[in-house]
Amino acid sequence: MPRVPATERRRQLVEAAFRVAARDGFGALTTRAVCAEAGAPLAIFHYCFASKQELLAELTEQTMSALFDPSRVELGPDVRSSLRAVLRAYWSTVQEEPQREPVLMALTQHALHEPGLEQIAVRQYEAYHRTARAALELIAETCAVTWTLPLPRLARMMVAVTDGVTLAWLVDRDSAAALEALDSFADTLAAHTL
Amino acid sequence: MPRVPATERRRQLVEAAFRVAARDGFGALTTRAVCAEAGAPLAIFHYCFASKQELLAELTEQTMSALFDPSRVELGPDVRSSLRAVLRAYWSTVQEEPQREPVLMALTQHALHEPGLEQIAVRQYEAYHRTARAALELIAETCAVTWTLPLPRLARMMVAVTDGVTLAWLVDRDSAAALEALDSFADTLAAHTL
DNA sequence: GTCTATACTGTGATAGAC
DNA sequence: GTCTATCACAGTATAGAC
Repeated sequence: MPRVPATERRRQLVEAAFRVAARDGFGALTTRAVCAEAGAPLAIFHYCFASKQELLAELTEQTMSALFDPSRVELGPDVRSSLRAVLRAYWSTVQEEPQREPVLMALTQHALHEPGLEQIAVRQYEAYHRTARAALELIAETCAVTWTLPLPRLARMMVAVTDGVTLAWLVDRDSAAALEALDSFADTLAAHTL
Repeated sequence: MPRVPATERRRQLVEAAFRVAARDGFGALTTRAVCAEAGAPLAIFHYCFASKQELLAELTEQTMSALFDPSRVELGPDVRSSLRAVLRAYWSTVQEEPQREPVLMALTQHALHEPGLEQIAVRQYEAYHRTARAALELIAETCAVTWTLPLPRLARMMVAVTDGVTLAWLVDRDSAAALEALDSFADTLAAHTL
């Protein structure tokens, strides 16, 4: 085994953890599986991380950081096409890396019941709502309109839409239906502008 | 230990499993925990169930059977208020038994990665979509309107809405925001009628 | 037909050799 | 700073006593 600095090891283990969770499911995410995937001996784990929880926290943070960025989306001339563009851009990130969302959902679900991890789920959703809100503000500015509902409520609706569509897709993998639903939601949400 | 018939034991164990999953999370749902909760010795478990998977399958079925029934909802005079009534009725079932949805979500999540259980998640979502579709048809009939989008797409949107709103609520427990979002969704979906 | 005792595997974590 | 060996415990499952 080559001598590798601990920070590098941490990175390797987090990446290995992501691959294991994506491939074999959250239930298979054990310290042993992670070390095996990283090609490292088991005891490396507790040298690099104080606990499994610490790994999960870092895994969540790292997976979130690769999140969809609405400011890079090319918006259309009107609200409806801009909303479609944003939701389609989200969807293309899901399709490009189809493992990310299931892993994030499992992490959220787990964090909700784990005494030291609730804050992770809460911060995760705050980030989602911030992202949605930023997209909505960008659209209002670009298309020179104002929203007729409070932004926090619209942001919650957008997050619910993406989560709900993604969840159904995880079950039946019907990509066409998912995209249709997102487009229709874009149309309906666009009605809330003046 | 009193002698109890096996079918009765099965029922006790499934109920105990629900309580454990609801209280301590899906990760704590072990055969030991279930038997302890049911006040039964550990080995009872594999006398009543061939495997843990069998318990999970029955737990899913039983939890699903207590699902929301849209045909019992009092619809309003127009589409908008009827949709609100349906979504609010769903929401009140979530609020009345706040443990059910988290347990069902965890079961879905788990089933997706478990070789013998995928069909459970698929059937679960088929049931959701059937329920949503029935509600939409009932509204169309009662309010004498027709939907301007295909029913399967609208049903998918309704399921996405309830799932998405519920998921966000599980994280931040903001009931007021959840209800507002559902009402707004009812308004937007009502626009898809002639 | 019902339940007791126990087997065996896999888990996160640690002490201490290199 | 790295890794071997091992711990204590929780996991599912089973053989056989009542």
